[in-house]
Amino acid sequence: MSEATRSLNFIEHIIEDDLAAGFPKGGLRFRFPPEPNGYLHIGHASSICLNFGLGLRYQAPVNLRFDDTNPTKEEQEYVDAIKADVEWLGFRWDRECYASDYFGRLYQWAVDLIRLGKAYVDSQPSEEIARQKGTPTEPGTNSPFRARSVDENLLLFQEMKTGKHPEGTHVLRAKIDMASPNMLMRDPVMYRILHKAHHRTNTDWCIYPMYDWTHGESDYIEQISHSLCTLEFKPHRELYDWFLDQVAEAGKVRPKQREFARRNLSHTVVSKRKLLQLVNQGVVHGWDDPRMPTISGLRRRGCPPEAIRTFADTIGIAKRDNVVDVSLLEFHMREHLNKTAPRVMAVLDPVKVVVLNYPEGESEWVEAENNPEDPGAGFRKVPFSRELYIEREDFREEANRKYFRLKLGGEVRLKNAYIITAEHVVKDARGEIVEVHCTYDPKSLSGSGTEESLKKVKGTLHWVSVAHAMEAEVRLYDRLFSDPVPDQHKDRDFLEFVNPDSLQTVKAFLEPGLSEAKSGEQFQFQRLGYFCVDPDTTPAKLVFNRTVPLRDTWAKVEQQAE
RNA sequence: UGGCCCAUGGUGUAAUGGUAACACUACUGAUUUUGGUUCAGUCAUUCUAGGUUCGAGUCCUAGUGGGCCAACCA
Repeated sequence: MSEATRSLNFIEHIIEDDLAAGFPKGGLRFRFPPEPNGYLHIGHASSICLNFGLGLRYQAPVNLRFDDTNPTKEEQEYVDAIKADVEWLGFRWDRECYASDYFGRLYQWAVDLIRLGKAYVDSQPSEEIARQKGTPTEPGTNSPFRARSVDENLLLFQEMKTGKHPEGTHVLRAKIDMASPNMLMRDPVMYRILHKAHHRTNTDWCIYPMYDWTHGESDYIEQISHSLCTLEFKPHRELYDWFLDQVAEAGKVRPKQREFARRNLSHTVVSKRKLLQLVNQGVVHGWDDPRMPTISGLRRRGCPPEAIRTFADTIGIAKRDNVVDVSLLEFHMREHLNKTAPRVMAVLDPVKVVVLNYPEGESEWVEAENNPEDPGAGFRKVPFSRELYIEREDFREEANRKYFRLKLGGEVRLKNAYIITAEHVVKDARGEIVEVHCTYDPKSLSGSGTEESLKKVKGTLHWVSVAHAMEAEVRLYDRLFSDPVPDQHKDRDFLEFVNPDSLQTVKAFLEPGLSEAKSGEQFQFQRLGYFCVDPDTTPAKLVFNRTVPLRDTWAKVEQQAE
């Protein structure tokens, strides 16, 4: 879709309206404001794509700002992981900012508010303050400390800052309206005492500002024009604006908070608590397990960052509740990988084929196209010999005409090689097929141009030469949950919906050229799916992850037959 | 019981008050040395009821359904 014809989402409409009303285009500035208290997931990716996408669209800078106001939860490790994830997604931030860089400015403004009688120190326990807050349907009541004198407030606040008081003894509150229908306007807490070292400011501060007091002012300091957040922050907007009213000066950009609905992906969970549960209970092997919806999990799975970006683009942004089907993400993975991943042959569940009339002990190297979707990808050589592996499900002793694959007395094309005919099978004591004996037509070599090579054969199979094949561990991943909305069921725990077959590990046989594959490299295993080399790979052992299978219309035909 | 937000195919998103569009999924068919890709096609009385208007998915009212709000979290 071209930029010129693409329709606008509601955020872009707001920006266009602002521009039309005279806001200078050069004043546009956005930000992505993660709290460094955990790993980024697909939901964050959507927000990242929104903000950075706007930056690209309007040629405006986008800041990466860490909302680090709570030292009890935040760590440098997460800062580093978040930066790596944003970069991996392919975005460049203008400035790397930290809310903690503004602690001094925020403190000064707070002192100003106290002087103006718009903030006071409350010395009640949190339970008492909560009780006085009222409920959504009942107004709150004023704190007995609400009328404290400016001088006493100033002194107490100063003492809170320098660590004279233990945690929980005092807080600084904005003096707004305890009867407001908006609970957030009932004298919200601006600062609490925390005797904790901060990952950046260390022990400089004994008081830390709350989100509402920090976020809007940080936007203002950075001169963010449009501050986008999820819908649950809608009620915060009134407070955001109130705080801005206290500090904003004429002539400067006044940030605007706007809310959009978070994007929900089907067949997964995204809450930190639930993700942690999956890790701790061993349902998955870690935060970067390829089944996890974390950015690091998606990366390890082999999901291309381009796929996440085009995915985010197509799902758009709006204000209603939504559950985006994971199949749309899979579509974007395939779409990108189809154009970029070299094709290769691998057999995951082998049965041996013996080509009876092919000379014993001999082999030849046949030519194979690396990617029919990319003429520049070139060709490679693949070894062919008398004994081959094909997929067990590609052979049946008998089958109807809808089955295009190999059956007794039937012909099939071996991709890039010869046409073979199945003559008979060899079974073991249990009746399991161990070998399929075939004959081949020596004149039917692919690409040789002979009449035999041009023969139309319904089925084409991938294969691998037994003598040349290399073994690898292949991890076949499927959806982690069998239910589209595992955590949306009342009375059912989300863990009940864990798919027991989300990981299947098999020993596979690959064409020998794959021996040099490096961690992260991606391939299409022909007729099977897209796979990438897992970082668990060692010189002695190759490990692949299945990113996503190919679309499989045959599987559907079979399913319907049942 | 209060306040605020939302409602368009199975899913997600569009549509200056003027022919309901795009993508995915599903299903048909064509092409194909990947049952992949590609191509063509099929799938909606815009939650309900009133109102304003020549004309309403869009504006107004009410109802229905869903979501959010009572951390010294963000």
